[in-house]
Amino acid sequence: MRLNTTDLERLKGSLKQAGLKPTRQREHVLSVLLARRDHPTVEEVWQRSRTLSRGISLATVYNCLESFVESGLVKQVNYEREPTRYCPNLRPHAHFKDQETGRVYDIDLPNEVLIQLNSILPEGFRPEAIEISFHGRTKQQAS
Amino acid sequence: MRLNTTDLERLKGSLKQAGLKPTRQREHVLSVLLARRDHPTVEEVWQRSRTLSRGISLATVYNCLESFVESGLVKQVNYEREPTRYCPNLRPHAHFKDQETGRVYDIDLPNEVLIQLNSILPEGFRPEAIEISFHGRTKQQAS
DNA sequence: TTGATATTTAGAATGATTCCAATTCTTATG
DNA sequence: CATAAGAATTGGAATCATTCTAAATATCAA
Ligand SMILES: [Mn+2]
Ligand SMILES: [Mn+2]
Ligand SMILES: [Zn+2]
Ligand SMILES: [Zn+2]
Repeated sequence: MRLNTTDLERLKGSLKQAGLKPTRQREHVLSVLLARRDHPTVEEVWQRSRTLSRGISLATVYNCLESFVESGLVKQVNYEREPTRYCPNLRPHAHFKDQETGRVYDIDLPNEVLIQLNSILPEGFRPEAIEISFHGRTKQQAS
Repeated sequence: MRLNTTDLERLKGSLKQAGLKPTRQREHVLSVLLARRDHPTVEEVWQRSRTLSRGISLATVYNCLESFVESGLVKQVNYEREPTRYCPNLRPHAHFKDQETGRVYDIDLPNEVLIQLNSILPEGFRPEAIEISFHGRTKQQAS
Protein backbone atom coordinates (compact mmCIF):
# COMPACT_ATOMS: atom_id res chain seq x y z
CA MET A 1 0.00 0.00 0.00
CA ARG A 2 2.92 2.33 0.70
CA LEU A 3 4.83 3.49 -2.36
CA ASN A 4 8.56 3.20 -2.73
CA THR A 5 10.52 6.17 -4.05
CA THR A 6 10.69 4.81 -7.59
CA ASP A 7 6.96 4.29 -7.85
CA LEU A 8 6.31 7.67 -6.30
CA GLU A 9 8.52 9.38 -8.86
CA ARG A 10 6.85 7.56 -11.71
CA LEU A 11 3.49 8.59 -10.35
CA LYS A 12 4.54 12.22 -10.02
CA GLY A 13 5.67 11.96 -13.62
CA SER A 14 2.21 10.82 -14.68
CA LEU A 15 0.60 13.73 -12.92
CA LYS A 16 3.00 16.29 -14.32
CA GLN A 17 2.66 14.82 -17.78
CA ALA A 18 -1.09 15.22 -17.39
CA GLY A 19 -0.61 18.87 -16.48
CA LEU A 20 -1.60 18.34 -12.85
CA LYS A 21 0.29 19.67 -9.86
CA PRO A 22 1.63 16.69 -7.92
CA THR A 23 -0.02 17.29 -4.57
CA ARG A 24 0.09 14.93 -1.62
CA GLN A 25 -3.61 14.15 -2.08
CA ARG A 26 -3.42 13.43 -5.81
CA GLU A 27 -0.43 11.18 -5.34
CA HIS A 28 -2.28 9.26 -2.71
CA VAL A 29 -5.56 8.92 -4.58
CA LEU A 30 -3.78 7.78 -7.73
CA SER A 31 -1.73 5.25 -5.81
CA VAL A 32 -4.93 3.91 -4.24
CA LEU A 33 -6.42 3.46 -7.70
CA LEU A 34 -3.34 1.70 -9.01
CA ALA A 35 -2.95 -0.55 -5.97
CA ARG A 36 -6.23 -2.43 -6.42
CA ARG A 37 -7.78 -2.22 -9.84
CA ASP A 38 -11.21 -3.25 -8.68
CA HIS A 39 -13.13 -0.18 -9.88
CA PRO A 40 -13.77 1.46 -6.51
CA THR A 41 -16.39 4.13 -5.98
CA VAL A 42 -15.49 7.58 -4.65
CA GLU A 43 -16.58 6.51 -1.19
CA GLU A 44 -14.32 3.43 -1.41
CA VAL A 45 -11.35 5.45 -2.61
CA TRP A 46 -11.95 7.79 0.30
CA GLN A 47 -12.04 4.92 2.80
CA ARG A 48 -8.80 3.53 1.38
CA SER A 49 -7.24 6.97 1.68
CA ARG A 50 -7.91 7.36 5.39
CA THR A 51 -4.44 5.97 6.03
CA LEU A 52 -3.05 9.24 4.68
CA SER A 53 -1.35 11.02 7.56
CA ARG A 54 -3.42 14.18 7.78
CA GLY A 55 -6.45 12.57 6.11
CA ILE A 56 -8.20 13.75 2.99
CA SER A 57 -11.61 15.26 2.47
CA LEU A 58 -14.33 13.63 0.41
CA ALA A 59 -14.52 16.77 -1.72
CA THR A 60 -10.86 16.39 -2.55
CA VAL A 61 -11.30 12.77 -3.57
CA TYR A 62 -14.02 13.96 -5.95
CA ASN A 63 -11.72 16.70 -7.23
CA CYS A 64 -8.73 14.41 -7.70
CA LEU A 65 -10.72 11.80 -9.56
CA GLU A 66 -12.33 14.46 -11.73
CA SER A 67 -8.95 15.88 -12.68
CA PHE A 68 -7.65 12.39 -13.47
CA VAL A 69 -10.61 11.77 -15.76
CA GLU A 70 -10.19 15.12 -17.50
CA SER A 71 -6.52 14.48 -18.09
CA GLY A 72 -7.17 10.95 -19.32
CA LEU A 73 -5.39 9.13 -16.49
CA VAL A 74 -8.46 7.15 -15.46
CA LYS A 75 -11.87 6.32 -16.84
CA GLN A 76 -15.29 6.37 -15.24
CA VAL A 77 -17.46 3.27 -15.19
CA ASN A 78 -21.19 3.53 -14.69
CA TYR A 79 -23.74 0.81 -14.07
CA GLU A 80 -27.27 2.14 -14.14
CA ARG A 81 -27.32 5.02 -11.68
CA GLU A 82 -25.12 3.46 -9.04
CA PRO A 83 -22.20 5.51 -7.72
CA THR A 84 -19.59 6.08 -10.41
CA ARG A 85 -16.57 3.76 -10.33
CA TYR A 86 -13.02 4.58 -11.41
CA CYS A 87 -10.65 2.55 -13.57
CA PRO A 88 -6.98 3.21 -14.30
CA ASN A 89 -6.85 0.64 -17.13
CA LEU A 90 -6.21 2.65 -20.29
CA ARG A 91 -6.36 -0.22 -22.77
CA PRO A 92 -9.60 -0.63 -24.75
CA HIS A 93 -11.71 -2.86 -22.59
CA ALA A 94 -15.24 -3.74 -21.61
CA HIS A 95 -16.61 -4.36 -18.12
CA PHE A 96 -18.36 -7.32 -16.60
CA LYS A 97 -20.27 -6.90 -13.37
CA ASP A 98 -20.96 -9.96 -11.27
CA GLN A 99 -24.41 -9.26 -9.95
CA GLU A 100 -23.91 -11.56 -6.98
CA THR A 101 -20.65 -10.15 -5.63
CA GLY A 102 -20.91 -6.69 -7.18
CA ARG A 103 -17.36 -7.04 -8.47
CA VAL A 104 -16.49 -5.42 -11.79
CA TYR A 105 -13.97 -7.12 -14.05
CA ASP A 106 -11.99 -5.78 -17.01
CA ILE A 107 -12.50 -7.61 -20.30
CA ASP A 108 -9.92 -6.88 -22.95
CA LEU A 109 -11.33 -5.78 -26.29
CA PRO A 110 -9.58 -7.28 -29.33
CA ASN A 111 -9.15 -4.83 -32.16
CA GLU A 112 -11.24 -6.95 -34.51
CA VAL A 113 -14.21 -6.60 -32.16
CA LEU A 114 -13.84 -2.84 -32.15
CA ILE A 115 -13.71 -2.84 -35.93
CA GLN A 116 -16.80 -5.00 -36.19
CA LEU A 117 -18.62 -2.75 -33.75
CA ASN A 118 -17.81 0.34 -35.76
CA SER A 119 -19.07 -1.42 -38.86
CA ILE A 120 -22.62 -1.61 -37.54
CA LEU A 121 -22.97 2.19 -37.49
CA PRO A 122 -24.89 3.86 -40.32
CA GLU A 123 -23.19 6.20 -42.75
CA GLY A 124 -22.26 9.51 -41.12
CA PHE A 125 -22.02 8.33 -37.53
CA ARG A 126 -18.62 9.27 -36.10
CA PRO A 127 -18.08 7.61 -32.73
CA GLU A 128 -15.69 9.22 -30.27
CA ALA A 129 -16.09 6.57 -27.62
CA ILE A 130 -17.82 3.29 -27.02
CA GLU A 131 -18.80 1.72 -23.76
CA ILE A 132 -19.51 -1.98 -23.37
CA SER A 133 -20.88 -3.35 -20.12
CA PHE A 134 -21.90 -6.90 -19.38
CA HIS A 135 -23.61 -8.03 -16.27
CA GLY A 136 -24.29 -11.52 -15.12
CA ARG A 137 -22.76 -14.24 -13.01
CA THR A 138 -19.31 -15.79 -12.87
CA LYS A 139 -18.42 -19.26 -11.76
CA GLN A 140 -14.84 -18.60 -10.82
CA GLN A 141 -12.81 -15.68 -9.53
CA ALA A 142 -10.98 -15.14 -12.79
CA SER A 143 -9.23 -12.01 -14.08
CA MET B 1 -50.80 11.49 -30.67
CA ARG B 2 -54.31 10.25 -29.91
CA LEU B 3 -54.79 6.51 -30.15
CA ASN B 4 -57.51 4.92 -32.23
CA THR B 5 -59.55 2.10 -30.74
CA THR B 6 -57.49 -0.63 -32.41
CA ASP B 7 -54.18 0.69 -31.10
CA LEU B 8 -55.67 1.22 -27.68
CA GLU B 9 -56.85 -2.36 -27.53
CA ARG B 10 -53.47 -3.67 -28.64
CA LEU B 11 -51.82 -1.54 -25.98
CA LYS B 12 -54.17 -2.80 -23.28
CA GLY B 13 -53.26 -6.28 -24.44
CA SER B 14 -49.57 -5.57 -23.96
CA LEU B 15 -50.15 -4.34 -20.44
CA LYS B 16 -52.40 -7.25 -19.49
CA GLN B 17 -49.97 -9.71 -21.02
CA ALA B 18 -47.25 -8.13 -18.88
CA GLY B 19 -49.39 -8.65 -15.80
CA LEU B 20 -50.14 -4.96 -15.38
CA LYS B 21 -53.58 -3.50 -14.79
CA PRO B 22 -54.43 -1.31 -17.77
CA THR B 23 -54.97 2.04 -16.08
CA ARG B 24 -55.60 5.31 -17.85
CA GLN B 25 -52.14 6.54 -16.81
CA ARG B 26 -50.24 3.45 -17.98
CA GLU B 27 -52.00 3.45 -21.31
CA HIS B 28 -51.10 7.05 -21.80
CA VAL B 29 -47.45 6.74 -20.76
CA LEU B 30 -46.94 3.70 -22.96
CA SER B 31 -48.58 5.41 -25.91
CA VAL B 32 -46.28 8.40 -25.40
CA LEU B 33 -43.26 6.09 -25.49
CA LEU B 34 -44.45 4.34 -28.63
CA ALA B 35 -45.41 7.56 -30.42
CA ARG B 36 -41.88 9.01 -30.57
CA ARG B 37 -39.09 6.53 -30.05
CA ASP B 38 -36.52 9.13 -29.20
CA HIS B 39 -35.53 7.84 -25.76
CA PRO B 40 -37.24 10.48 -23.61
CA THR B 41 -36.40 11.09 -19.98
CA VAL B 42 -39.03 10.82 -17.24
CA GLU B 43 -39.39 14.57 -17.28
CA GLU B 44 -39.95 14.52 -21.05
CA VAL B 45 -42.50 11.72 -20.83
CA TRP B 46 -44.26 13.75 -18.16
CA GLN B 47 -44.32 16.87 -20.36
CA ARG B 48 -45.73 14.87 -23.25
CA SER B 49 -48.40 13.44 -20.97
CA ARG B 50 -49.79 16.80 -19.91
CA THR B 51 -52.36 16.49 -22.70
CA LEU B 52 -54.01 13.76 -20.65
CA SER B 53 -57.39 15.07 -19.56
CA ARG B 54 -57.00 15.01 -15.79
CA GLY B 55 -53.22 15.25 -15.93
CA ILE B 56 -50.76 12.79 -14.43
CA SER B 57 -48.35 13.14 -11.56
CA LEU B 58 -44.60 12.90 -11.94
CA ALA B 59 -44.59 10.12 -9.35
CA THR B 60 -46.96 8.14 -11.50
CA VAL B 61 -44.80 8.56 -14.57
CA TYR B 62 -41.92 7.13 -12.51
CA ASN B 63 -44.16 4.29 -11.35
CA CYS B 64 -45.47 3.47 -14.81
CA LEU B 65 -42.03 3.42 -16.38
CA GLU B 66 -40.68 1.29 -13.55
CA SER B 67 -43.45 -1.25 -13.99
CA PHE B 68 -42.83 -1.32 -17.74
CA VAL B 69 -39.16 -2.01 -17.16
CA GLU B 70 -39.88 -4.75 -14.64
CA SER B 71 -42.30 -6.44 -17.00
CA GLY B 72 -39.91 -6.15 -19.93
CA LEU B 73 -41.99 -3.77 -22.03
CA VAL B 74 -39.30 -1.10 -22.17
CA LYS B 75 -35.61 -0.75 -21.46
CA GLN B 76 -33.67 1.91 -19.60
CA VAL B 77 -30.83 3.74 -21.29
CA ASN B 78 -28.20 5.50 -19.25
CA TYR B 79 -25.45 7.85 -20.33
CA GLU B 80 -23.10 8.70 -17.50
CA ARG B 81 -25.29 9.98 -14.71
CA GLU B 82 -27.74 11.90 -16.82
CA PRO B 83 -31.44 11.32 -16.22
CA THR B 84 -32.45 7.82 -17.29
CA ARG B 85 -34.03 7.48 -20.73
CA TYR B 86 -36.65 4.95 -21.82
CA CYS B 87 -36.75 2.84 -24.95
CA PRO B 88 -39.58 0.61 -26.20
CA ASN B 89 -37.40 -1.09 -28.82
CA LEU B 90 -37.16 -4.72 -27.73
CA ARG B 91 -34.81 -5.93 -30.45
CA PRO B 92 -31.14 -6.30 -29.50
CA HIS B 93 -29.65 -2.92 -30.21
CA ALA B 94 -26.96 -0.49 -29.18
CA HIS B 95 -27.29 3.25 -28.69
CA PHE B 96 -25.52 6.18 -30.26
CA LYS B 97 -25.69 9.58 -28.64
CA ASP B 98 -25.00 12.63 -30.74
CA GLN B 99 -23.12 14.86 -28.35
CA GLU B 100 -24.10 17.98 -30.27
CA THR B 101 -27.85 17.49 -30.42
CA GLY B 102 -28.20 15.15 -27.45
CA ARG B 103 -30.30 12.81 -29.58
CA VAL B 104 -30.00 9.08 -28.95
CA TYR B 105 -30.31 6.70 -31.89
CA ASP B 106 -30.97 2.97 -31.98
CA ILE B 107 -28.32 0.85 -33.70
CA ASP B 108 -29.41 -2.67 -34.59
CA LEU B 109 -27.09 -5.39 -33.35
CA PRO B 110 -26.48 -8.24 -35.82
CA ASN B 111 -26.38 -11.65 -34.21
CA GLU B 112 -22.79 -12.24 -35.30
CA VAL B 113 -21.69 -9.19 -33.32
CA LEU B 114 -23.40 -10.51 -30.21
CA ILE B 115 -21.70 -13.85 -30.69
CA GLN B 116 -18.30 -12.25 -31.13
CA LEU B 117 -18.85 -10.14 -28.04
CA ASN B 118 -19.72 -13.17 -25.95
CA SER B 119 -16.57 -14.86 -27.22
CA ILE B 120 -14.30 -12.32 -25.55
CA LEU B 121 -15.47 -13.34 -22.09
CA PRO B 122 -13.22 -15.61 -20.01
CA GLU B 123 -14.28 -19.11 -19.07
CA GLY B 124 -17.01 -19.07 -16.43
CA PHE B 125 -18.47 -15.66 -17.19
CA ARG B 126 -22.22 -15.98 -17.81
CA PRO B 127 -23.64 -12.73 -19.15
CA GLU B 128 -27.31 -11.97 -18.60
CA ALA B 129 -27.28 -8.66 -20.43
CA ILE B 130 -24.96 -6.46 -22.42
CA GLU B 131 -25.15 -2.75 -22.97
CA ILE B 132 -23.37 -0.99 -25.80
CA SER B 133 -23.32 2.79 -26.01
CA PHE B 134 -21.53 4.93 -28.53
CA HIS B 135 -21.23 8.64 -28.33
CA GLY B 136 -19.92 11.00 -30.94
CA ARG B 137 -21.14 13.12 -33.79
CA THR B 138 -23.39 12.43 -36.74
CA LYS B 139 -23.31 14.17 -40.09
CA GLN B 140 -26.88 13.41 -41.10
CA GLN B 141 -30.20 12.86 -39.40
CA ALA B 142 -30.30 9.14 -40.16
CA SER B 143 -32.24 6.41 -38.37
C1' DT C 1 -72.34 -4.43 -6.02
C1' DT C 2 -68.58 -4.92 -3.03
C1' DG C 3 -64.37 -5.92 -0.73
C1' DA C 4 -59.58 -7.04 -1.47
C1' DT C 5 -55.85 -5.47 -3.76
C1' DA C 6 -53.34 -2.43 -6.75
C1' DT C 7 -52.50 2.20 -8.33
C1' DT C 8 -52.13 7.07 -8.03
C1' DT C 9 -50.67 11.12 -5.78
C1' DA C 10 -48.41 15.22 -3.30
C1' DG C 11 -44.94 15.97 -0.77
C1' DA C 12 -41.01 14.54 2.14
C1' DA C 13 -36.72 12.06 2.22
C1' DT C 14 -32.53 10.26 0.13
C1' DG C 15 -28.03 10.25 -1.67
C1' DA C 16 -24.47 11.02 -5.13
C1' DT C 17 -22.52 14.84 -6.82
C1' DT C 18 -21.58 19.78 -7.40
C1' DC C 19 -20.90 24.30 -5.72
C1' DC C 20 -19.05 27.88 -2.62
C1' DA C 21 -15.96 30.74 -0.23
C1' DA C 22 -12.34 30.62 2.97
C1' DT C 23 -7.80 28.55 3.86
C1' DT C 24 -3.62 26.33 2.52
C1' DC C 25 -0.28 24.76 -1.10
C1' DT C 26 2.68 24.96 -5.05
C1' DT C 27 5.85 27.06 -7.81
C1' DA C 28 7.80 30.66 -10.63
C1' DT C 29 10.42 34.74 -9.91
C1' DG C 30 13.60 37.97 -7.75
C1' DC D 1 15.68 31.91 0.36
C1' DA D 2 11.46 35.10 0.42
C1' DT D 3 7.25 36.51 -2.02
C1' DA D 4 3.22 36.52 -4.51
C1' DA D 5 -0.08 34.75 -7.80
C1' DG D 6 -2.50 31.10 -9.13
C1' DA D 7 -4.06 26.33 -7.96
C1' DA D 8 -5.73 22.98 -4.83
C1' DT D 9 -8.01 21.63 -0.57
C1' DT D 10 -11.75 21.76 2.54
C1' DG D 11 -16.31 21.61 5.25
C1' DG D 12 -20.57 22.54 4.55
C1' DA D 13 -24.50 24.05 1.77
C1' DA D 14 -27.01 23.34 -2.47
C1' DT D 15 -28.67 20.53 -6.36
C1' DC D 16 -31.52 17.32 -8.43
C1' DA D 17 -32.89 12.71 -10.11
C1' DT D 18 -35.01 9.34 -7.82
C1' DT D 19 -37.33 6.83 -4.03
C1' DC D 20 -40.35 6.62 -0.21
C1' DT D 21 -44.70 7.45 2.47
C1' DA D 22 -49.22 7.27 3.64
C1' DA D 23 -53.68 8.73 2.33
C1' DA D 24 -57.08 8.82 -1.52
C1' DT D 25 -58.78 6.31 -5.71
C1' DA D 26 -59.38 2.86 -8.98
C1' DT D 27 -59.66 -1.99 -10.69
C1' DC D 28 -61.68 -6.38 -10.85
C1' DA D 29 -62.86 -11.04 -9.30
C1' DA D 30 -66.49 -12.94 -6.91
MN1 LIG E 1 -17.72 11.11 -22.75
MN1 LIG F 1 -29.91 -5.23 -15.12
ZN1 LIG G 1 -11.89 -1.14 -16.17
ZN1 LIG H 1 -33.16 2.20 -27.87
